[in-house]
Amino acid sequence: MEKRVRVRFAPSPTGGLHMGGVRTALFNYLFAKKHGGDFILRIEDTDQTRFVDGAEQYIIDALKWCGISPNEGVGFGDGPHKPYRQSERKELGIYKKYADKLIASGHAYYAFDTSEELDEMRKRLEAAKVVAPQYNAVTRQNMRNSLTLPEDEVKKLLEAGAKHVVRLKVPRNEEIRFNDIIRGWVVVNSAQVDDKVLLKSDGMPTYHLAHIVDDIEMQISHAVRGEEWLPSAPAHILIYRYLGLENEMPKLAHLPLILNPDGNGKISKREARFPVFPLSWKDPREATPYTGYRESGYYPEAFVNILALLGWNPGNNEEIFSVAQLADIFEFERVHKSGAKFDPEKAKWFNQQYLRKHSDAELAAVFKPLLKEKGYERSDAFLVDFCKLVKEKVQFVHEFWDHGKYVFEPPLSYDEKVITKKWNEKSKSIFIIVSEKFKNTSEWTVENITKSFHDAEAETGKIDMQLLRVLITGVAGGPQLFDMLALIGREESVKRMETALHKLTQ
RNA sequence: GGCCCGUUCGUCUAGGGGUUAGGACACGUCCCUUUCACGGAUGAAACACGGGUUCGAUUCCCGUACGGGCUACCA
Repeated sequence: MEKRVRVRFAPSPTGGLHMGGVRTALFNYLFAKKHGGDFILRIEDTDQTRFVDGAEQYIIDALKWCGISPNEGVGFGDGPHKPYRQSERKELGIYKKYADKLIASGHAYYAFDTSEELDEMRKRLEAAKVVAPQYNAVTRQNMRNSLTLPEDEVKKLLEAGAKHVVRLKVPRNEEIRFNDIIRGWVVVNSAQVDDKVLLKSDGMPTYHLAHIVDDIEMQISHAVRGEEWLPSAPAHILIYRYLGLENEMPKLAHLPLILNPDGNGKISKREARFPVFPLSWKDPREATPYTGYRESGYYPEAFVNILALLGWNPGNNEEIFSVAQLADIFEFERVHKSGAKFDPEKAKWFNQQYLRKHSDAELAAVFKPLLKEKGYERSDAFLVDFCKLVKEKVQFVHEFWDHGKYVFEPPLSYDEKVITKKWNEKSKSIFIIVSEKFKNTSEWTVENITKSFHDAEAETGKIDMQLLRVLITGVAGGPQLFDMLALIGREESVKRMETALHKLTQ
C-alpha cells in the first residue's frame, strides 16, 4: 500500500523567508492537497549561531498571507509528532539516539579535531594539490578520531568531556544511486562525499542527521526541497541505509532554483530592483528593511500564481490559477529540471489580471484609505465611478493614485510634448468658447458635457481633445476624457481651464 | 579546480524522430477610438555548438561550450 502523503516545509529561522522558499512551501502544499495528505511546518533551528530573532514568526506570517498554511507544525497547531522545532526535539534526545545507533553499528565515529586542526588539514591537502580537500576515508586516518585513537584513550576523552563531534563513516569507493522524482536516476561515487558531521560539539544535530530523523519519525512520504540539496543527497541515502531505514525513507524531489532576472545566480535579497520577500522583512542585523510583495501592492493570489508557474506548468496555455485549482492539477512530473529566471514585468501583469477580477466597489474600498492618506475624501459612489474609469490603466491599487490623482488635485504642470505640438495662437479663443459652453451646460453629466463640446465645435471647428485633456489634467493620457470631467466637476473643470489658459498665454 | 545538475524566441514555457516549432510577458504595426486606454488583429523573435544513430534529428546517444548548484561543527 502507498504511504499516506505527508510532506513538510522545513526552513531554518536564519532570516526572512524569500520567494524561493515560498515556492518550495507552495509545491509541498499543492502536492499534499492534491493527494489529500498532510503539510507540515518544521523549524530547523539547529544552528544557534545563525538564529535570527523574528524569523520564525515571519515564516508563519508569510505562509498565512500566501494562503498556504500547513495543517500541522510550529504556529499552526500541534499534531501527533510534536514538537516541531528541532531545538526542542534535541532536548528530548531524539537525535542522539540515532547517532548512537550509527556509532554502535560502526557507521559513525567520534572525532576530536579542533577547528584549527581541521584548517591545518585543509591547508596541507591544498599544498599537496589534492583537488577536493575533505574529511573522508583517506584523510580521517591522519586525524584524531575514534577510528585512529586507541580504544581506551577514546573512552578517557569521552569521560573527561572532551569536545567532539560525531561523523558519518562514508565508504571509500562505493556507487550511490537514487531516483529523484524530478531528475530521475542520479549516481554519485562515495569518494565525492565527505564524512559529514552528524552531531556537533554542542550536541546539536546538523541538518543532515536532523532532517532524516525527523522525516522518519514524522512519517514524511516525500522530501521536496531545493536543488542546492542535491549534492548532499547521497550522504543522506547512506544515513538511511545505515539506519536500516532505506525502505522507509521519503521519496526525493529536488526543485529547480529561481534565478535572478539579469545577471546570474540564485535570487538574492540584495537584488533590490524587485521584492524578494513576500512581506516586508526587517533583519535585526541590518538597518534598512526589505520591502515585500504585500507592501508593493501584490495580491497574495497573484504572488502565488507567479511562483507556481516558475518551474512548473500545467501543460496547456492557461496561466491564471487559484491555489485550489493548482492543488487539483499540480504534479511533479511537470516540474522542470532547469532553473527559471524571474521576470518582474510578468509578475506585474499577473497582478493586473487579479486586480481586474475585483469589482469596482471592492477596489474603491481598498483605495479609499490610500486616498485619505493623500489628504482627500470622497463618497463611496464617487470612488466606485473613479475606480471604474481608472481600473483599465492600473496593475496595482496604489496606482489608482498615480494614474488618477488629477481628479483630486489640479495639475502643477502641462505635458510639454502635447503643448509644443498642439498649442497655437488660436487655442486660447477656442477654449474660451469651450469653457463658456461648459458653464452653461444644464446638468453636469457625461452626455451633456459631450453635447456642450459638440456645440463648441460647431462654432470653432474640430477641437483637439488631447489638448483639452492636458489643460485640465496636465497629462497626455488617461481614461475617457468626458467621464473624467464629470468626476472632476463643472466648477473645477472650468477653473482649471481658465488657469491653464492664463498660464499658457503669459 | 573537483563533483553533480541543467540548456526551445530577450524572459516564462508547450511540443517532440517527419510541425509553417505553439502560447504568455515585453516590443513593433494596424483596427477600434474626435482624447486615453482596454480589446482585437498582426509582425519581429528560439531548438547552444560539433559528432554520431537514423531514410530523416530540435527531439535519442556521446563530446564541447555555456549556465547553475555544492564543495562548513550553515541550512
